[in-house]
Amino acid sequence: MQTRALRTLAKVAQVGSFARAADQLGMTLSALSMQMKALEAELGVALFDRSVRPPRLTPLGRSVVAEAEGVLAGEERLLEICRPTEGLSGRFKLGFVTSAAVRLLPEFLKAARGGQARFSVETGLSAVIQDRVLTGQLDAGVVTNADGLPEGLSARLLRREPFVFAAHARLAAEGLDGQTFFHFMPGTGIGKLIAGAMGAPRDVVVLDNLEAIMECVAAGLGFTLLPVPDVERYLTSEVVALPGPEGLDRRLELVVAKGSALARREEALAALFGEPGGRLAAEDSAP
Amino acid sequence: MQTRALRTLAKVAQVGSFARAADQLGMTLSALSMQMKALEAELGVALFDRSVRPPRLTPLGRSVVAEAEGVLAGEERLLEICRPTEGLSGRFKLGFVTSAAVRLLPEFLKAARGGQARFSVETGLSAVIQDRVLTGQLDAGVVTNADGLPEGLSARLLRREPFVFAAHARLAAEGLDGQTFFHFMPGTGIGKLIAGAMGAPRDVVVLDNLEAIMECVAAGLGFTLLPVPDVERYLTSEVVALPGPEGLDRRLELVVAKGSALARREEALAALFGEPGGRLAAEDSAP
DNA sequence: CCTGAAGTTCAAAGCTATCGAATAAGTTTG
DNA sequence: CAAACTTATTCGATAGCTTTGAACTTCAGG
Repeated sequence: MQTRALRTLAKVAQVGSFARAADQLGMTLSALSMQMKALEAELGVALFDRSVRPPRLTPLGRSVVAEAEGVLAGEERLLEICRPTEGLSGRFKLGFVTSAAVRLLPEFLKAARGGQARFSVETGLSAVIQDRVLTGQLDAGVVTNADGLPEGLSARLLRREPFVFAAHARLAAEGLDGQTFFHFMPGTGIGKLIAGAMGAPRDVVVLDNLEAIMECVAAGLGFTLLPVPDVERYLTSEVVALPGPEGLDRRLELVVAKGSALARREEALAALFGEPGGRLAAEDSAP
Repeated sequence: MQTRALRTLAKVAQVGSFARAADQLGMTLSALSMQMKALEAELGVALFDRSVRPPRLTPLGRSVVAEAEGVLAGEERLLEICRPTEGLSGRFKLGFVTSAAVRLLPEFLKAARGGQARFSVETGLSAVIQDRVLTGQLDAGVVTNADGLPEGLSARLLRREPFVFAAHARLAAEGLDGQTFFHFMPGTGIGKLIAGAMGAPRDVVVLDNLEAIMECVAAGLGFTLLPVPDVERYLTSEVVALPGPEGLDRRLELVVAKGSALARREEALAALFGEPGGRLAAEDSAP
């Protein structure tokens, strides 16, 4: 079915005559007449009562006009979302590394509320998310950059978060050497950075939950090394933060597939995360 | 815009490949490819990411698919109301003679609630309504048949209502001769029937409101002559009804223009008024 | 690096919509 | 009631699209 015919029908209904409608639509009366005849044939019903000279809509015709206007409104919405726009528009599939989702997702979704674009989100390990972006199952991902970027992805820095040690004040006064080290999953983005900086400490407990680690630290059971915001998030009055290894920080990056539809809009997407960061290319951070 | 292209797009989105979609839609892969290319050109956007082999929908493409499904649903509804059906369907404009509207309209609208058809209603004098049906401004009318039917209309009897005299019990005992006669508007359908039956009574008060007439009658100020249901509607304990002139009754008729789209469905429409009446033709009742 | 599946391109064939002119049908007027 | 007028339909020609089949290109996987 041609929406054009529906538009014509709606116009005829509006102005009440084929001739005037044809005039206003910039077409021949003959063409319009044929179009309406074809529409009636397609629908298999009489839309007009042609026994009078300005043909009149039949009751069924009036119903059809009413429905047609719904269809045309739908088409209008469709065209609307295709109109070139400054911001993003579309339905995006995003991946968030779990640890970032806790803090970034709420503010991201709030910022996204205002725009045209709609987002569906999943969470997982950085490596998994990178892979899904690479294979096109996701449009973009927010990951912890640990191993460098695979070829085919480009990245933009969203947050640079220094690592700090966290320990109970009493333990910190005694010195941390020899204390139990609470290690966030070594296989993950954050975990790899930690493992690289700590070498092979003596007494290690591996946990997969930031909040659980901080609870243990608060109980004076040992110390940990985590990005500043995560330590601050679960900080209690007995726990102190000490500067971490020089130059060690966690980089939260927005990654998209090079050459994807989103690649050109990366900046607009990054804007939804608040404070801007510098742009990175795969080459810059590859080993 | 061709809804066919939207349907194709939706199918592609559903099955995830041009080839399978083409197969299921019974068209060539090439045709489908062209169709999608044309759609993208018409919308001015990239719906697919063609850098991978089964082309993938872009985020914008996903939005377009979502909207397209709305449009297709609208088209489906449109087609639905055109499907041949037993009952009525469409948007009908009806006229009710004012005095009938009071009693028939509620039950009519209740009965219409169940069907496909939708109705808009206006009220007025029988003559005006007949005229508007004749000129096509109304699809059908419910009128009091007094002067016979104009050529070009056909009618179906909905109700036959005998006229009765109504008077205060005291007055009725004294005899009605010489009492004031409350006359419902002589220019209307009911009024003409009354005028014909009563000749030129002595003392006449003309009112345009049935309820007001019955109030005056209840107050013992005189008597009136009205159809049974109207008398009963406003009957009070002091008022009695006496048989009216032999053979005098009001015929409430459903009139439609001959040859109109509705003419063939007259019976279905009449069914919405409850108890059926016999069919009349203009010739039968013309003078 | 080959092979095969999946899309794209191209020219030709087949439709379909539109146009202008002629015709027919309804409306209005004298 | 007929002429004049307006309005819609029909018709043949034409231009523009869509579809098709075949050749060609590109991507994914061994």
